[in-house]
Amino acid sequence: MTTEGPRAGDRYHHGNLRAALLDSALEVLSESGVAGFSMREAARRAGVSQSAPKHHFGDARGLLGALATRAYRQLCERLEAVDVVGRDVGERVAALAAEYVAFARDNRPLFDLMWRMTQFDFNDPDLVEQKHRALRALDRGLRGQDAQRPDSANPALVPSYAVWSLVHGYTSLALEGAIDEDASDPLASDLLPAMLRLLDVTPADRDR
Amino acid sequence: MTTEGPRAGDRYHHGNLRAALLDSALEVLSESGVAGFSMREAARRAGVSQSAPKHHFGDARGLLGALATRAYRQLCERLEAVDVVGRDVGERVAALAAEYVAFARDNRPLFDLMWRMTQFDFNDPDLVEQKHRALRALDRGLRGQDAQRPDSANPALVPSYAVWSLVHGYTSLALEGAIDEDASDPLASDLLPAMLRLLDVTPADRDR
DNA sequence: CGCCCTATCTTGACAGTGAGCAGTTTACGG
DNA sequence: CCGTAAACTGCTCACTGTCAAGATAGGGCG
Repeated sequence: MTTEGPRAGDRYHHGNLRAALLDSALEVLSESGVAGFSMREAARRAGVSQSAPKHHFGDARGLLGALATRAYRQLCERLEAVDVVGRDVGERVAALAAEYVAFARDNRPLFDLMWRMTQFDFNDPDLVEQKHRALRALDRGLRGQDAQRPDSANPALVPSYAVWSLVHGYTSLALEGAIDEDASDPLASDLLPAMLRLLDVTPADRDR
Repeated sequence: MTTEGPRAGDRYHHGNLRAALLDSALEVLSESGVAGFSMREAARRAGVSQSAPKHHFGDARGLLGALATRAYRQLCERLEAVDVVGRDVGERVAALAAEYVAFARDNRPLFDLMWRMTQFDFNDPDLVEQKHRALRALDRGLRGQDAQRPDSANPALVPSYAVWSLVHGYTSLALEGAIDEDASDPLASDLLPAMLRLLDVTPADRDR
């Protein structure tokens, strides 16, 4: 096996071309956005031929899908890394929302891609799982640390969905320029916390 | 002048190619989505050569931009047509939200396109104006009929932005399948009204 | 009437793309 | 040491957006 290192060199077998392609693809995506993305360009930057990605990802959708899945995983890790203990609901939600927005701002084209995969008829189970995981992370902030796996039929999820929708909608609209509260950096303003304060997110159970 | 009718026939000059192109472009967009959109195909369906659109729209972004602007105008008209008198804040917001979601469901690829134009570096002033108009329609539902033009610096707009973000976020997430409360038709469920009820949208002024 | 001028549309070409296929090279297990 | 499968190349094909140059129609002006 040659998976010991990313020492691509000029060997016929790249070694870990899959990872290298993901990296170069992210590079292309970050520069050109989803619309200007090109699989050939990604392969070019990885130093391989245009049809090398086919073996690993099938087609362009597969590559973008893998990229999106990795992005979801990173988002989840950032959300789960938010310190949640010893703070009340409002603080926890605000912290998670800030992290969500920060991720979107730091990875704008990637963030766009993440919410467009179903449009590409891409329903990878791994990707769906990461989506649920993101919701779980938000839900954990709402319900405390001992939140069990959210059940879709559970009406207690309504606040979680509300927070998610609010934060996601604000992020999308702000990135699109529809909300221009602070033209310099709309995502850094305190509009989002103000909006979250309007939400009655106090859960019915034993919180606080 | 031959602008008297859409009788395209087989004349060299179409007559009102611009409108015909917008229609065929909408058709293509509705069938293939934003990713699969093709300007050539749109021209083909309008019965015109591949580069005829250039004169009217410049490039592909111009065509999609015109399409998006028209869509914003339609959304605004639908929102403004929502009956707002003689109902309390909750009812008004719920009605506007339902209309917003209905528009998204009825014009899914178009709705996607609308919020992607800035990604395409398309900042047409007319389009931006229609965006503001949509916010004004929502704000009118919140503050009553005599709402003046919203001012970005006005803190009273926070509830409007909150409602907009919540509704827009919910719509996006539901269309993407991230919210699977009702797998059959997530947009028709009563999750959104439940979430809106969590929002304290009672304005500070003389409402109710 | 005759001429030109401008807006409009066509034709033809170019570079770039995603995708499929046949072949070539390498790595690895037996 | 060899056979087999994985990994990668090179080619072709249909398609795309964009551009430059030519064709066409209709209105204005002599």
